[in-house]
Amino acid sequence: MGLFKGKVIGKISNPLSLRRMMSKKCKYAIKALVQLGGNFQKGNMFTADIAANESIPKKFLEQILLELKHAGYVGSHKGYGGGYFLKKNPNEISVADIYRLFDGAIALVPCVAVQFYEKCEDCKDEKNCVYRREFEIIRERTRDVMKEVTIGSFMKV
Amino acid sequence: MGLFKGKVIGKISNPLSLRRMMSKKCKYAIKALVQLGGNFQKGNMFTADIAANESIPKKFLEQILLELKHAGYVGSHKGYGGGYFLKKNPNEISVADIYRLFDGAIALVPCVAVQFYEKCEDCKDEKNCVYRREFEIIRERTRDVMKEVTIGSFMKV
DNA sequence: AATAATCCTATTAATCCGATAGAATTGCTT
DNA sequence: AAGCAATTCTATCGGATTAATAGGATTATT
Repeated sequence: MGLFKGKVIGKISNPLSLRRMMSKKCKYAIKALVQLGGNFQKGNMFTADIAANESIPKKFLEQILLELKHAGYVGSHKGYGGGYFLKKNPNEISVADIYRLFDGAIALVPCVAVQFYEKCEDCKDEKNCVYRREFEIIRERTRDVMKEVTIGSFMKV
Repeated sequence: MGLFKGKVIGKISNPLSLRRMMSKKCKYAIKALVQLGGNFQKGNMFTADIAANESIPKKFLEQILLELKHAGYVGSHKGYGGGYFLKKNPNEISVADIYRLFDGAIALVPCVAVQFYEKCEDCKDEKNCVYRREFEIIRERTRDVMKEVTIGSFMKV
C-alpha cells in the first residue's frame, strides 16, 4: 500500500506515490520550528513535548532537531532541564530554506538548480537550451513564493 | 552511487536523492512531446527516432508514449509505417499537465492538492489550519507558472 | 509470409523513506 | 558521588519507488 489511504482522484504514472511532495521529515521540521517559534527567546522546549504536540515520532524528531541544529537554525542545551530553542528570527527562516535542507533542490531539473546544480548528461549547449530557459522560469517563481512564506507566516493567527 | 555524478554543492538530509525534482520519465515525456510538436499535423514519428534524437532508452520511451496516448495527448498508428503524432496543440499542453500525469501533485502537502487531495491524518480543523493556508499560497503560485509554460514554450527559438 | 511498428505486462537492481533501536554524552539535583 | 534527564550519534530495517529491461502479443503494410 501507498503512503496515503484515502481516495486519489487523479491517476499518475507511478500510482499513489505522490513522492515529489514535501517529505514528512521536512514537514515535521517546519512544525517543530513553528513550535519553537512560539517560544522564541523564552527558553528551551523538550523534544518530547514538541513530539507530543505535533504527533511526531519522538526518535524521528530527535534526528530532525539535530539536523536543524547543525544547520544553525536551533540551539540546544544538554542534560537536565536542557532542550531546544530557536536561534534565528522566525520571519527569517523560509520554507525554501527548510525544503532545501531536507528535500533538496527546488528546481525541477538539476541544470537550473541554484544550490544543487548538475549539468545534464548529454547537454551540449547549456546557454541555448530551451529546457533550461523554461525550467529556470519555473524555478524562479517557485523559489520566490517559497522564500516569502516563513516560519513566521505559520505563526500568524 | 546516486543518480547524479557531479559535485553537489548543498547538503541535504537524504543525500544525493534530489528525488523531489521531476522524474526522468516526466522529463522524457516532455522532450518526446516537443519532438512530436515539431511535427505537429505533419504525420507520424517513430518511437525509435524520438528515442535516438533525445537519448531516451527506446523501451522506456515506448511505455511513456503509451501513457501519453492513454491520457489523450498523442495518437498512434500501428504496424508498418505507423508511429506517434501529437493530438493537442502544443500551446495547450502545460508542464503542469504532464507533471501531474507522471509525477503527481504539484502541492507540497496533500491537503492542499487539487487533483490529489488527501486529508491530513491528524487534522482537526482544516479550515483554520495555518499550514494549509500557507501551503495553498505556494501551490497556487507554483501551479500558475507550471500552467504558463507549455510544450509550445520549448519549441520557440 | 515476412516485416515493421505499436501495445502490454512482468521483473529487476538500486535506492530512498520513515522509522526504530541502542548506546554515548552532558549536565543538573540530591 | 550517584542518579537521572536530556541531547547526540550511528546503525539498521521493511516497504516502496525509480528507471530500466525483457519478452512477447497485436496490428498493418509490403
